Amino acid sequence: MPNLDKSLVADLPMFAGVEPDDLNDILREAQSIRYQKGTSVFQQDEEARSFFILLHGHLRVMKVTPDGQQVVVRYVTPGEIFGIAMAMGRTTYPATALAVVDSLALVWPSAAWPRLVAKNPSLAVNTIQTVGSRLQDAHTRVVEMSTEQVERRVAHALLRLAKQAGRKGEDGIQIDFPISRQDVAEMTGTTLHTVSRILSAWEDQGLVESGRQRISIRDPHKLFILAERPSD
Amino acid sequence: MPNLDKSLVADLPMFAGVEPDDLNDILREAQSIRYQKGTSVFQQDEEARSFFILLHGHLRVMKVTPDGQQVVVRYVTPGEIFGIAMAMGRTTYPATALAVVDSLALVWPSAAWPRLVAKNPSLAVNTIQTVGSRLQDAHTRVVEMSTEQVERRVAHALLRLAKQAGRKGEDGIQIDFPISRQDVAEMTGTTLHTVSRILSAWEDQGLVESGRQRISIRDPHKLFILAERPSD
DNA sequence: GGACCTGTTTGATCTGACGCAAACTGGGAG
DNA sequence: CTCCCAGTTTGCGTCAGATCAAACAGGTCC
Repeated sequence: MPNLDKSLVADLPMFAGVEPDDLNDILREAQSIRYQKGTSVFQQDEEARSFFILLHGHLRVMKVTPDGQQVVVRYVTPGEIFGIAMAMGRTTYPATALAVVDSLALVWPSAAWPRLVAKNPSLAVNTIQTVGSRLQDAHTRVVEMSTEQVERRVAHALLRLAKQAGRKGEDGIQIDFPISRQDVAEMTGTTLHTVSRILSAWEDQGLVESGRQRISIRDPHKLFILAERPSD
Repeated sequence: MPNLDKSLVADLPMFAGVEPDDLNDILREAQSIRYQKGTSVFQQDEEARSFFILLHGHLRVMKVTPDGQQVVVRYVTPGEIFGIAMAMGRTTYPATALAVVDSLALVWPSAAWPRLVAKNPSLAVNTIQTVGSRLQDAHTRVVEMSTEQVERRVAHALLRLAKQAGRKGEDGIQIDFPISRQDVAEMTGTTLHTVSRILSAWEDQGLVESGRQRISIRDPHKLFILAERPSD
């Protein structure tokens, strides 16, 4: 991998506590691969041959039900490790990862994982924290789905997207990858129709400004109130 | 801790790959504590002073929303590690754990965790797998909540309960701790009224047999069909 | 054995969100 | 410049499931 990446990678939480020399050894084993917009990094149920760190771009991770419905599990942001099915004791990927913009990732063979961890226990500790915080997120989402109604869930989803992938423009925070109504629906367990209606209403109130595969939040504070306030 | 527990504990997945001598050291640091039915092991947002392995009994882990609604995150079954907030990089527990029957757990101070893991890297590896499989479960639940309707979700919940805590009787599989309609509702994101109606209907069809805080599944196969079949 | 409490059942009504259908539009391809 | 298509908007009927309300029953305590 090119040298300029190393300085970026060295500061990632995943490599906290890893000695620079060891980090070099680890990085030497990786190759960097580009994924064009719309191509998949891996597919659900496919054998988990590799694990990854995203360097640049954005991925949508999604699960498909037996009857073909899709659910967006999360979006991967640069710096995150993903596809660590093998570390979790699986032999196949539990979901599909799709590049929503041109993306670049470091790729290791899954088989290297046990050796890297044995040599570098910090990796295991950091991985527990990563997986742990994803578990928290998932539980938060379960609670949301159980207790909140659709408008509130969409508000939360947008705020989360803004936090992870928000690009500040003059007129609010823009989500800096293409995202459709359908995508938001699949994040919140509703339909694109309902999302469209909600966004239209918010647009009228000056809360958001959106169009084709594009959403920007004009008034994050008001949206936050809407997301948190017990309905009144 | 009493000797008789050691043989049981040695076979737990959490201690796979740990040398017997090291395991003894680990267990020496634990105390075993009993929790009476109805008492809490720890509370949401409380400082995470300890982590645990359940030896006997059943715990309900739940989250409470700001406006007081409860959601059951999972039930803890003997052999499971729980309350490992600290390993996941948190300082407080993200949920409340309540003994639903008289229970017994091994308890370590959270502060011991880093040392135990440093001495015993297998612990970290096993923890990743444990947390990883909980993450899978949580995602499965998100997908369920997003795509399936209530009856199906309740069916899945019951089958999961039967698997984890089913006691085979002559007339089917009985869930071997007290569980109310309200509890099932909080597991599936619905109301106790709806759960009651569904169970009544199933009772008429001879699928289940239930009463006050008690559910047994008479025909697991039919229930499974109901849970999996695309509605028809 | 009766009172009482907690959990359960069942009915009636209401509504948020879905499903269907159709029209609309921005932006890329040729 | 125009065509075309994927993504979006909007109206309308419907229904699963929530909410409101009330009666009911199994256990436990005295």
